[in-house]
Amino acid sequence: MPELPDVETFRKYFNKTSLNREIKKAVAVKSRVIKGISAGALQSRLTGDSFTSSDRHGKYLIASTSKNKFLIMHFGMTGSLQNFNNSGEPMKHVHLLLEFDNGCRLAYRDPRKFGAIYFEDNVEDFLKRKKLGPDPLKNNYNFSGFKKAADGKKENLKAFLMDQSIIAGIGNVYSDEILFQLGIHPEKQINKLSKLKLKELFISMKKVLKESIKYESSGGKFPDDYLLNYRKNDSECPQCGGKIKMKTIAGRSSYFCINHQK
DNA sequence: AATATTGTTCAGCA
DNA sequence: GTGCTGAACAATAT
Repeated sequence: MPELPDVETFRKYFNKTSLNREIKKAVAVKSRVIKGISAGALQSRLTGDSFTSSDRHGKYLIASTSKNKFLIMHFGMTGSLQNFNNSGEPMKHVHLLLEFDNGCRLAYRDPRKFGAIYFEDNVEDFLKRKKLGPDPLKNNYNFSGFKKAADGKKENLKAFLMDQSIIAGIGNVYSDEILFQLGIHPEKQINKLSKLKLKELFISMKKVLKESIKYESSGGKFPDDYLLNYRKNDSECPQCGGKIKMKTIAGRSSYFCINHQK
């Protein structure tokens, strides 16, 4: 389930493998994954172009092309990027396959087809259309924006963190992780937090996201005191020895420590 | 072999 | 408008 840190890892991988190379050939497979453009049109728009830079907004990876277009990818629950050299066995579930001038290929794969590929002229318009809030790791995102978004909201913390129109990029796993590291119960109402606690939530959010990107880029090993390693009912909390419980909160399977998350 | 899973969108309800 | 719930989507693992 690619969330912000996972998509950032894809972005780094994309930068390493796919920037500034001519796209010799593009194969797009017709399916619901490719949105707003036909597979054939996407192929011909990409062929001969190249990617000049990449950006990320929440869970969306945005690749700019030399013709000032934007290939925007969302990875749903099972989407991924894969670069490879030899042809070998044909990969399954590929929706977009790009062959570069050095012979390497980049495959966008998504077995469950909940992901999405867009080809856009204007990123601002796209983000607006998708009703995406700010990306929490962008430089211009600060506490006052976070506080303003929380103002007057009565929903629980988990729902708040996962609402893409408030903050873009946090899903089921990382909302649990942020609240676990902070020691607050996911069902606590946002308006019941003191200003101090709200500030701590803001800081914890940024910290967990940033650190997770770091861990992922260095081999995917997370510290033992991360809930991520214990997302199983009745496991032992790595921070206090309490019990980890699963409960459906905000419509998602949520894990939290019944001892230290109040 | 039925069921849970999982992000997003949308529909429905109080 | 807000907050909540559930359905739909697809494919896989159990």
